[in-house]
This record gives sequence, C-alpha cells and structure tokens, in this order.
Amino acid sequence: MSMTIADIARLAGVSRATVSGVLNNNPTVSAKTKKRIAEIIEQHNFRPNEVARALALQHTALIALVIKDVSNPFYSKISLGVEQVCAEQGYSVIIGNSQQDVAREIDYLGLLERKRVDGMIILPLQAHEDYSLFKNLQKAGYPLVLLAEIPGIKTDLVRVDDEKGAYNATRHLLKLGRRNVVFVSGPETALASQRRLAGFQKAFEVEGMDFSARNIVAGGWRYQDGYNAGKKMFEQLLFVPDGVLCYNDSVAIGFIRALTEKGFRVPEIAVIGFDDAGAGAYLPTALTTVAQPAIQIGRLAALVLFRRIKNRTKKIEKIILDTELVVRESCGAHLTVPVEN
Amino acid sequence: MSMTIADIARLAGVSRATVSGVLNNNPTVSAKTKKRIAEIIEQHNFRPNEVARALALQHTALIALVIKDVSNPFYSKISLGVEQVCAEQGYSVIIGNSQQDVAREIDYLGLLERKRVDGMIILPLQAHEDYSLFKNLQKAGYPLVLLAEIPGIKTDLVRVDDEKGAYNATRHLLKLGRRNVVFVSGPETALASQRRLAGFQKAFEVEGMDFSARNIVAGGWRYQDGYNAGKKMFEQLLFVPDGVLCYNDSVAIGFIRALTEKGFRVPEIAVIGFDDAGAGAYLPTALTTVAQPAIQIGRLAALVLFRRIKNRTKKIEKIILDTELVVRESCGAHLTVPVEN
DNA sequence: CTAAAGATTTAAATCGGTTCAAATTCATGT
DNA sequence: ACATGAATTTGAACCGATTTAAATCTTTAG
Repeated sequence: MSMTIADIARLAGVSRATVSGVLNNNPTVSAKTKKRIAEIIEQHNFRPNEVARALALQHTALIALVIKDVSNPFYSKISLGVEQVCAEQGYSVIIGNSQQDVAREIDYLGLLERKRVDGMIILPLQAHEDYSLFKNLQKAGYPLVLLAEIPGIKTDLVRVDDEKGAYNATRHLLKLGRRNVVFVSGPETALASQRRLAGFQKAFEVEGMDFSARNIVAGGWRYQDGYNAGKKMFEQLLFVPDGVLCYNDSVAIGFIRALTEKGFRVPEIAVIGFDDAGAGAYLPTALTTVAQPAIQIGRLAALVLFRRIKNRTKKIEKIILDTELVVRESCGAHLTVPVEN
Repeated sequence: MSMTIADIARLAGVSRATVSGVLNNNPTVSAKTKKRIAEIIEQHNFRPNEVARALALQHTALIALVIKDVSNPFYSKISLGVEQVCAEQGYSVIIGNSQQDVAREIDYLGLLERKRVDGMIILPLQAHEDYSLFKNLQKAGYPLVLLAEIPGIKTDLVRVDDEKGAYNATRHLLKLGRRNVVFVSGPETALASQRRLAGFQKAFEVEGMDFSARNIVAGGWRYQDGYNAGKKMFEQLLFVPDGVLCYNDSVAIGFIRALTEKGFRVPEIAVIGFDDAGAGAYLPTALTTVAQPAIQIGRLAALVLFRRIKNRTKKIEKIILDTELVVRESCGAHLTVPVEN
C-alpha cells in the first residue's frame, strides 16, 4: 500500500542502498543524486518505515513510562516533563498505569524485552515479593531509571528528598504552635510515604515532642482517601488535631473537605499537602504544600535515561532534588506568629 | 545479545518455522513438540522480538493518543480509559501532548506513517489552516478516532453533547433565579467551547432573557485562566454576576479562587463547572458540574478504534454521549427554591 | 593517454520474525 | 509389508529498512 524504499529506488533508477544513503544524509552519496532523490521522495511523500528501521538498527526510539496513575496530577506532570524531552530527541513515550497493581507493573516491565523499547522510567511499587525481575533486566543491560528506590538494587534514580520535605513542613507546623499534629499517610506500597513519615517523626524529636501512634492516620493517595481519613477522624472525635501533614495534595484536599463538612475550618486546623500539583493553589483557602518540581523530575529522568541509552558503561546517577515549602494559607502562617524555641 | 527464534530452533534441533508455530499456537504443530519447545523457551526465558514480528505482520500493537495536555484531569481520565481497553487487547499506547500547538499535533499525526502505529485517537485543535492532512490520512485508510469534529471530515467520533450539557446547566442557574449569568469561555481552538456557548445562549432564549456580549468572558482551560478571568472581572466590577458557567472545572476552580480573594462567596455567586474531573467534588463548597463520563469516553474511543482496525470497511461510528448535571453546592440549589416559569 | 587514487554506487547479507508450498514422517487398512 | 492419506516439519521467500565489501565511475597526475 504505502511506498517502500525499493519503490523509490526503482523510480529513481538507483539502488536501495543509495536511497537509504540520502535518507540518512550519508556523506558518501553525491550532492546531485541526493537532491534528485530527495525530490522524488518529497513528490511521493515517502516516509521510511520505522519498524523496519528499528529492526535493522536495533533501537525503536520509544521509551516507556510506568507510573501508578496518570490521572494523579503529580504523575501527569512528571509525564509531561518526560514527554517534553523525548519529543526534543525524536522519541515517543509509551505510558503505562500500574494502578498500584504489581501484576500490571510486571506486565509493563515486559515491554523492554517484548516491544524493545529503548528504555524505561518507572516508579516501582514496594509490594513485589522479590525484585529479581528488576535485577535481571538491569543486569541484562536494559536502561532503567527509577523514581523511587528498590531494595538492593543500584540503578539510575531521580527523586525528591521526601524526608527533608516532610521534616521542614512539620517543623513549620510545630513552630507555628500547633501541638496536636498528625500525618495522614500514603499507600503502604509507596516508599515515599515511609520517608515522609520519617521526616515527620524526626521533627517531633527535634522539637522534643512525644510521638505516638495517634499521630499517624492511614490515608492513601486520592481525594477520596483523604476524605475518608478525615471523615473517620472527625466522626469519632477521639483526637482532633490542630495541624495535619498529608501524604499529598489530593489527600489534603479530601481531608479538608471532610473537616469542612463536620464544621471545622482551615487554617484553624492547619493543613499542609505535598507535591504542589493540581488544584491546591486555587482552593478558597490556598493549600500550603511541600512542592516537588514534578516537570523537572520528568525531564531529568528522561535526560538521565538518554545518557544511559547512549553510554552503557557510565556509572549510576542518583539525583535527589530538594523540595520547597510553599507557604500559602492553609497552614495559618499568615495569621499566627511563629513560636521561637 | 538476547535470544532469537533461530537460537531456540537450534537448541531444539528444529526449524525456525516450527518454533514460530509454537509461539503462535499453530494447530499444525504437534502437541509433543509444542510442549518440548515451550519448555526450552521457558528455560531460556525467550521473548520473541515484537519489532520483527511487527514488520512481518504489518501491525505494531501500538496506538497513539493525542490530546492537549495529560495534566488536565479530564484528559488524563480519558487516557486512563483508553489505556484500560488497550491493555486488555494487548496494545500499548503512545501518548502525545499537543499543548494546543498545531505544529506539535501535526508532528504526532506523523506517527501513523512513521512509527506505523495501528491507529490514533486524537482531539484535534480547531486552529489548522486546512485539514487536508487529516483527510489524506483517513483516505489512506489509517484508523482514526476523533474526540471532536473536524470541518468537512467524516470519521469515527466519540464525544459528549456539549450543547445540551451547557444548556441544562444554564437553565438550572436561571431556574434558580439567577439573572446575571455569564459564561467563562474556553480556548478559541476548542470546538467544545463554542458548543457550550451555544447551549448557554439557547437557555437564555428559551427563558426569554436578553443575551449580550456582557454574558461572555474570555477564559481558557487551566486554573490560571479561570483565575485571571475572575480577577479581571472582580477588579473592574463593571459587571458582577450572580451565576457563572465555566468552560471546565479547572476554570471554575480558578474563578472561585479569584472571587473569594475579592471577598465574594460561592454560592452567593453560583458557579457551575464542566467535566467533573479533578478536585471539584472535594472543594469546601463542592462544585456543581456538568459531568462527562471521561473514562467511558476513553474506553469507547478505544473500542471504536479497534473495530475500525479490525474491519476497515465498516461505516463510520459517531457516538455522542449525554452529560449529567451533578448538583452539589456551588450552584446554591440546596439553599434556593427553584423559580417556576 | 593511462594508471592510480578518489568518489560513488551497488549487490548481498542482515535484523528476527511469519508463512506457505513442498518434503518428510506417521498411522491406517489391507 | 505396502500403498495411501493425514499429520508434521521444513526451506525459502518475505516484511522494509541498514551496512559493508566489492564494483564501477571520475578525476588527477605523470
């Protein structure tokens, strides 16, 4: 149906090799044939079949990005960054949503072997029984960039310093005089949640405050998860906090909704989110949050991946970016004088 | 480096054709060889190269989804739906963000010819100088499903009845007694915005109300666009509305933020969004909105695309879904008695 | 005018699968 | 034991590009 290089060769009265030469701007083909054939190509609107090209060249100009769920604003921004630099480099990106499901994630990992994508950026779940698959893939030389560590594996990595981010946010709350502060956690399969919890806890220590199980409540990563957590908390009223650090902005937004429904208000209850993706900045009471440079994370991950694709021997890159506490209204900083200690 | 079908053939002392037979579960190869070779394949963890397969079979098991911006919650939900059914069918999806840029969109269109993706789902911009590219692609038999009409082209299409959706929402506001109602428009390159405006306007007619340019304000599609529109409006105070229909939820959220900053409140000013994707339902004053079944749209688009991929002769499918007005708090329906007319 | 050097072009192999006509093996009935 | 037909396997072509050694064509110098 569509033209092939052989058709063009026939039309031009020349060999396929020559046509290939002009396609790839090979200096060995003369300027005049180049022009002549280029015209014929143009005329017939011939586009070389990249599948055939991929087979011959052993690379597909495709990479895969596997995240939990593009409909989460933070991940969608990462994907935007990834796609940006891929487009610049002439690559396309296959996107996979693991949906927090290990089986799906494993399935996507298979794209490396099956579809021969040139590399993969992946936010691995922390729920695998073992990580030999990752280990094997990496040992087999497949370019892999992670967005979160995997136990016992050294690979290129781009992430943010979750612990420090949570630590700073928590200290901020504490400095503002909040004393009943809780952390609404993320999904158990997220290493980032554990890290943020660690930072949260550390702030308690540093401020010399007691920390107990009451300071943690189980959350999740979606609006609904935050809402549920808040609902439960404000229905039972076992413990009414005056400060809350949430796993991410979506959880914070859901939590705030729940608290509002029960007649409480922000920032009387101070709330801080994490990510700074999505609607937070535009809430009626704008959300204070630990901002991650999501697009930048995506861009860097892609850049690191390309470096690895091009140069298989280079040593491992581990990029850990800083977060930034973006103080808006929901933490009450604009109302309260910080407590010095 | 990695195993090929020839390696397996050699290992099994059999021809490549036979190995291919077991890979494709060809009934002509005997059960015992099938088992024997399957074991060898398993043992060596051989995965056939799908690039080679794609070349031979002339299909890649890839489709492309081109939207404006995955980081918009509505599009990300569509992409989720698309990916769901693709995963079920063993397809992968390449995602492209046109970013409202015609050149980028055209570039992505090229994936059909270049990367030989088996089909494409695309939300075309309305800013092309001409649509011959689409026309040619479609004439050349490339499977194409649109998420918005293109002037003068008949292709498979899945979308929502924007006009009716906006009409219903507007009537709702009007019935609630709101008299100074405005439409915060979407980007000019979005046909959907024009359709929603038409529905908005029609409601005015039906209610026998005057409609003028004051009833439209230029918006956009992001939080920031809604915010800017609101800010401008409430700074100038030329016209303070008591009801607002926004192009989408993001615009509504931004608009509400602007109005809040200026000391106004929702639902004293009633606000309705469009899409029902993202944070709307979890705002302190939950957003009333015209809900689109985004995931379903994605799923249907993918399903239609697969039908077209499999059966090139079938006639065109045009699926127009209904929206649903989800009444929450931001339109004030829970406070106001509807006005009968 | 011719040989050597340099510039271009080409034939054929290759990438790793699928497919189909032809060849081979197997089973059955006599 | 043998002919026959069915079941299975295989060789070779093909998908559409790239690549490289060899062939051919141009220049240039002597």
